[in-house]
Amino acid sequence: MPGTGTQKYEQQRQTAIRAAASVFAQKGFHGACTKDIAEQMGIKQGSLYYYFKSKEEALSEVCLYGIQDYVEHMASIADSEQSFEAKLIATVTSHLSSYRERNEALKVYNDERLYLPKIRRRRLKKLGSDYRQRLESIFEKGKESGAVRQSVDCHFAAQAVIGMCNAWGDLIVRDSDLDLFMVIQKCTDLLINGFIKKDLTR
Amino acid sequence: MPGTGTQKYEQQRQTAIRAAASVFAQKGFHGACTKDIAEQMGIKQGSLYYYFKSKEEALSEVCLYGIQDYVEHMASIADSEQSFEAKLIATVTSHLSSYRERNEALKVYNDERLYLPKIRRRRLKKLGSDYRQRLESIFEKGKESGAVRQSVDCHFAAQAVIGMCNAWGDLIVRDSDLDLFMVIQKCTDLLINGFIKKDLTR
Amino acid sequence: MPGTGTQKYEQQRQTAIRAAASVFAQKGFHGACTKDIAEQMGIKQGSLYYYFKSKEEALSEVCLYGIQDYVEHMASIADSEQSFEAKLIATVTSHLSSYRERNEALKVYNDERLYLPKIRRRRLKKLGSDYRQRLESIFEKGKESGAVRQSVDCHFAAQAVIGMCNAWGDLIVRDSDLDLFMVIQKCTDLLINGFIKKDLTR
Amino acid sequence: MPGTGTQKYEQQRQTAIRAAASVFAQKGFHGACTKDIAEQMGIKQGSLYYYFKSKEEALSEVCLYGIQDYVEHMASIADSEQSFEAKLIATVTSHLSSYRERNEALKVYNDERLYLPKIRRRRLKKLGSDYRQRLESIFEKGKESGAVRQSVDCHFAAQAVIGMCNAWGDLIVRDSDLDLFMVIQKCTDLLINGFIKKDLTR
DNA sequence: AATGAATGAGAGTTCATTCAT
DNA sequence: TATGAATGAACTCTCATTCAT
Repeated sequence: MPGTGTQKYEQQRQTAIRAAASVFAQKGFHGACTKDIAEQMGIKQGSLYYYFKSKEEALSEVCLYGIQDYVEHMASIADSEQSFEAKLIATVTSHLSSYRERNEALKVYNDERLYLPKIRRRRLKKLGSDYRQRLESIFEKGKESGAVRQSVDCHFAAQAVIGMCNAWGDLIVRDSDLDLFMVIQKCTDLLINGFIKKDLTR
Repeated sequence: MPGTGTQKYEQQRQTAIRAAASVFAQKGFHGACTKDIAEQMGIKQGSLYYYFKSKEEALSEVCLYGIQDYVEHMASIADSEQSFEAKLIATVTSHLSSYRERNEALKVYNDERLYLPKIRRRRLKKLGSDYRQRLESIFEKGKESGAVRQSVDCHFAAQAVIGMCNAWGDLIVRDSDLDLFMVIQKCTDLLINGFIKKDLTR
Repeated sequence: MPGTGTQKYEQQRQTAIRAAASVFAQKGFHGACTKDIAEQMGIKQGSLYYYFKSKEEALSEVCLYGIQDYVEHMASIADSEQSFEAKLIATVTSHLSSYRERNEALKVYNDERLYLPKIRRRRLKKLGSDYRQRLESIFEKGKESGAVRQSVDCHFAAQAVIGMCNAWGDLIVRDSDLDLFMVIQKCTDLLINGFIKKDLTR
Repeated sequence: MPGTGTQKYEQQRQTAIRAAASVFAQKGFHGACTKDIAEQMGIKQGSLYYYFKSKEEALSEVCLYGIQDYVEHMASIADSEQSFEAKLIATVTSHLSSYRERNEALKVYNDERLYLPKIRRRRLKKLGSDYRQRLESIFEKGKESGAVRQSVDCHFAAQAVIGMCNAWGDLIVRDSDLDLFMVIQKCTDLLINGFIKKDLTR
């Protein structure tokens, strides 16, 4: 409400969001304090409230920032005309890459969003379930096209992909030496082939 | 200071650990307060310190309680003489069942253990990597026996199994209506077969 | 909620209410700080919250304490079988004496109660209008008995008595040297006779 | 610093004073914030300091504005050549009308002036006691002329008139539907005649 | 074995005020 | 004449922790 959308204001607000993301990711929402966030961006504690009405709003903004364009990305993947396998690879790539780029914000979305009051969570919830549904529909089309086994439960499958990506995302954020592309490749391999060798001679 | 090992004392301490687990799981370590824990077990805030020297110690105990015998369980699985598939199923079953039994404690271990100071985390870390190593060795033996594809990275595989189990564990704890056995079955199916239909005619 | 109604607890709570009354009376609700209140009763700031859930609750309690038994007193005056004049004197005496006894609490009720949120004000409002209505009924009976002039508007009269008593109450609280009985006597004289000399010879 | 007497400046300063009066009246000095005042006059918080050196100065100006010409008005009443009754009516009329016109400023003077430091209060105090003394002298002349009963204490009487007017003033400000002229008439009737019926036949 | 009472440190938040622009 | 941005002090409130009883 304060800055009339000045350039400087919006710019600083972005800085604030990223600073908050970083601090929340490291210490958790309740473990973090606004002073840390302020210091991270080089202003004093009180000044933070020029950009956020409350610590909670900060969390809310961070979460939104964390998933927003990765949800959008999913939309374009789901709508594209590729094979199931290509879409799955694209999804995993997009999901895990987000962890490297948006870095801490996505982690915060995963780990801390539940601390937001229901009202604040609504928009996030919508985005989250959009994402899952789009992923589900990819699996459904995969079954139709014969690429995916008929016994696969699409809802379960979507959840599983998301779950695994998030688990690896955590590791990626925590250990910046991890080779992102290797993780992507191995994850998709697992999802596509499983671990077991198929006996193709019989 | 404590009633050194009275039966009642040890009994109450267990209650305290479970109460702490429940509260930490719901509100996170920093979001929870000792009063909540005390109330959960029907005593007053101050009395809690008869069972824990500090809130931190409570977290430590909860984490330990959360993984302890699920790690032990893994040991017996790894040492057993079963096929790779059987071991994998046993692992997933054990891991996910733990979430139902020990319930919140395991979730707390996963989500909150990082808030412990390093010294307190040592024992936990050891247990955790024991677990992962045993799981890795299962995969290695699987490769030797020809059950697992040669291209599989055992370290990655173990991490992936753990990650997926934890992701589902979270959902299991949050939604007590989820059918545990269905989840177990679908997870193992995914891990074994992947999602893709193999063309066995060629 | 904390003390189970222990004697010590209730006693300290009374001390707290009186301390709050004193501080609010002097600095106003918003101008006062909880530290002042705590210091006044010889405890530390944080400890105050053992007795009040919030500063607002403190104000609420002070207001209640301020009028409670002066409203009750009014009930017994209104129900008594005295002449109008006697009742009026009793009312003024009770009202102004309250300022000396309950001292600051009544002043706080008058000056600060409007800062309470509506929900908290309900009970107070009820008590306040009970008081006014009882006073009105005294005037009505006075008119019936012929003691009070027919042209007097009872609602207005009650309001006026209350207003004047409060105005003097303020002065009484501020200046402890003021002779209470003189004020009472002069107020009732004014209310009964007005300032004008009646020409009784015509 | 100020635009020393530009027309626009003086005009805006008046607006500022009235805005401050309005906000202080509603929320009290300590409960109000400079942002509220600024918003009320359609400027931004920081800009307020172009018109006031401090919040305290704002209060000071509001108080002055609140009583200034109502005190002057009293001077002309006291000096006029009317009967006691006429002067009393004029006083009450002037006092209560001020509440309608200057509205919140007078209320602020009454309720908040004590929060000013002594130095700032000096001028106000002088004006206030001028007012009371003039009113006292009206009563004294009333006694000399035989209009007022000899038993009346002039100091007390002045205080009582002021107190009652302020009490009603509060109600007038709070409830804008109140009929001002009715209140004036009933107040003067009370002050002149009291509530009691005089038995003129004996 | 448990509690009531207190504490002190620290948190989030508000706000009067300043100042370059 | 007015604003955007920032500050720092103060304030309310929470909470882990202690200890006499």
